[in-house]
Amino acid sequence: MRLVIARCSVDYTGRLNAHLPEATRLLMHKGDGSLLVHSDGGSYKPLNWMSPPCSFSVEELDDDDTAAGVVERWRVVHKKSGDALTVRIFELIHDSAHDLGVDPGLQKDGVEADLQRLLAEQIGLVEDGAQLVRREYPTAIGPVDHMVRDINGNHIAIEVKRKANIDAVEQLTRYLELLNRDPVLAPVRGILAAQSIAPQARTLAVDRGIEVLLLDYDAMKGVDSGAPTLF
Amino acid sequence: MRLVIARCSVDYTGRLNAHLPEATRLLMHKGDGSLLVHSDGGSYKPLNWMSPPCSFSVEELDDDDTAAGVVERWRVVHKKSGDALTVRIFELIHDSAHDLGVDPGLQKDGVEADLQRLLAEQIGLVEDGAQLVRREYPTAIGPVDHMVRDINGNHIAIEVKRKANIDAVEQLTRYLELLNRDPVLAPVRGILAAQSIAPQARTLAVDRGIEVLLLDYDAMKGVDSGAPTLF
DNA sequence: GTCTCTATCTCGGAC
DNA sequence: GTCCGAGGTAGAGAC
Repeated sequence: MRLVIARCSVDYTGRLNAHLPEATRLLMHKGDGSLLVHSDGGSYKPLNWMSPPCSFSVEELDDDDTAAGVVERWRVVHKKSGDALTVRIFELIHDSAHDLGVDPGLQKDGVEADLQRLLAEQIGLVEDGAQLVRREYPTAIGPVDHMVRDINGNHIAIEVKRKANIDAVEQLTRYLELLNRDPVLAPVRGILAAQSIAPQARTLAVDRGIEVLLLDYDAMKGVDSGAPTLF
Repeated sequence: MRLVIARCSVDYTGRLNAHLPEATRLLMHKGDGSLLVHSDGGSYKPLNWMSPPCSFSVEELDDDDTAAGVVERWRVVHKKSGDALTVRIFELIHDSAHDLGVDPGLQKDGVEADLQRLLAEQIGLVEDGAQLVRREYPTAIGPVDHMVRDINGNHIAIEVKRKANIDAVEQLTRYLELLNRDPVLAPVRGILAAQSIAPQARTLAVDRGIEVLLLDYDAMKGVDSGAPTLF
């Protein structure tokens, strides 16, 4: 990995055109050829970048660049899309290279998958007598998170989200439309189960006859850990 | 911005839990306290990170860490969510700090950059006798889009926007305040050049003695293409 | 390869 | 502030 601190301007042309005026920034040039341009603030997203696979080259300076005070010009071109990043360096402040080796990678645990698993284990939270048919119930347009039968034997399709928004309602609507065409399954009710739901999403859901179930993650996790049953 | 190359392990607890086993990585510690952990590959997304606003501290080592060979332990805690990142450093390979200043930010969408270039080429649109001193005229708080001299030799600072709003007026005001402190430049007039300007921005600009220039992008582009000069 | 969905999404704009 | 929609979305998983 090569780290360069430089006063530079950057131009991107691809899906859109974008320009970074002259300023001092970090240029992170990774081993796979990719380039990240970071300022001293903002979030983890670089100001500009080029993703691998891409080719990196140092170009000849033309008269305009020389006149403008450019001391080096980089060009990074994406190998598939042709998107290009041009970096004009006016002053090189720091330049170092480091051998980092291959990273073992991030070990994650616990997100939406957790919520899904917990609800499957505590399917009674949906309503009395609810029974899980299967998780990730397959349909032609993708799997429904949970397929459940209520106490009367009628089907319920459940979509689990951490935060439910309009998209979640639309997604569940599509599933329900498809599932209700199957005479073996119909009628299928829909339940949107989430830790939180956006007001407009709730309105839309209610309007479409989709029920909303708020999930208390911590409580569900407590049940899972067995803690509440200690006494 | 502080750049550290170190053999380290990283733990995140927050929305989820995540762990990075010991390996050599780049730790980018930004001026706003945020921390990015990058490997020498992958995309622009760090392996792990903490977004601002957050607090950074170096912690006392406990016996376990010392026994494991930890030489330094960092803790970065998000000020609102409480999400926390713990970095255990086993070996410090590189450590450097750099003053980058405030970044002028990305100009997306190409149109604004286009406008800037076109106005530089057709600087006479500003007023009769106007002459371009330079584009991206540098100041301590970032570059002014265009520095121009009027027919009497007085300076004009021009800020170019696609849509000018209050922020644009504030930005130009800051530049003018700074530039007018320089006896070599003063007095510096200010012109806000835009395709459109919000009513409140226009009012504020006029109130501050900043002139407003409406730009006709299509007309300027037409001149640029050379079409009108063919006959 | 394709499609589909998630994300510690990030980021901007509108209200 | 909150909510909503777009992103050069990226990345993972299923098929």
